Amino acid sequence: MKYWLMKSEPDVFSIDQLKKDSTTWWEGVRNYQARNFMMKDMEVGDAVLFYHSNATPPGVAGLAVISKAAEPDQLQFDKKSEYFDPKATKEKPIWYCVQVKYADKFKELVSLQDLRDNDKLKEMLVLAKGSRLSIQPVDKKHFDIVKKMGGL
DNA sequence: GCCAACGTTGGC
DNA sequence: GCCAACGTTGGC
Repeated sequence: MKYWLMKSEPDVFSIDQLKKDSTTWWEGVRNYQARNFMMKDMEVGDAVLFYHSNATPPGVAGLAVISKAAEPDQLQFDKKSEYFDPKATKEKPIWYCVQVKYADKFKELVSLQDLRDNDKLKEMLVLAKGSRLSIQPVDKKHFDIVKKMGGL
């Protein structure tokens, strides 16, 4: 079992929305590195830190679980979607997404600053300068610390 | 295959 | 709204 951090803008899709919906397909990822993590490395049951980006403040809002393995992202075929990709076909899809299931909401957001302030988390990718990858692997030891910081 | 120009992400 | 860092595109 592996551990991940997945970024979402709460204005677009928040942890509260995930709690309400229970599950969601992680559509709209248009970055190859992030896609490859979903296609090749994620497995059902993997644990996810649900991160609110472009938020005030940004930070980890709760936990989720990978509930279904990667399937073609339907939005790449939808001409009306901002995620439409003219190069993709049903026979040869380009973009894939996994299904994510709600697990827990932190009592309090663990802010980006909180993560920075913790010496033990120094090596987390999300803290690296210029890190904008929206899906990142996380070490178990880091995952456990953040979970504890979130009161779970 | 190089690399300049452009677009996007995301913290501040 | 700004802008640094990064990814992608396209001309050559």
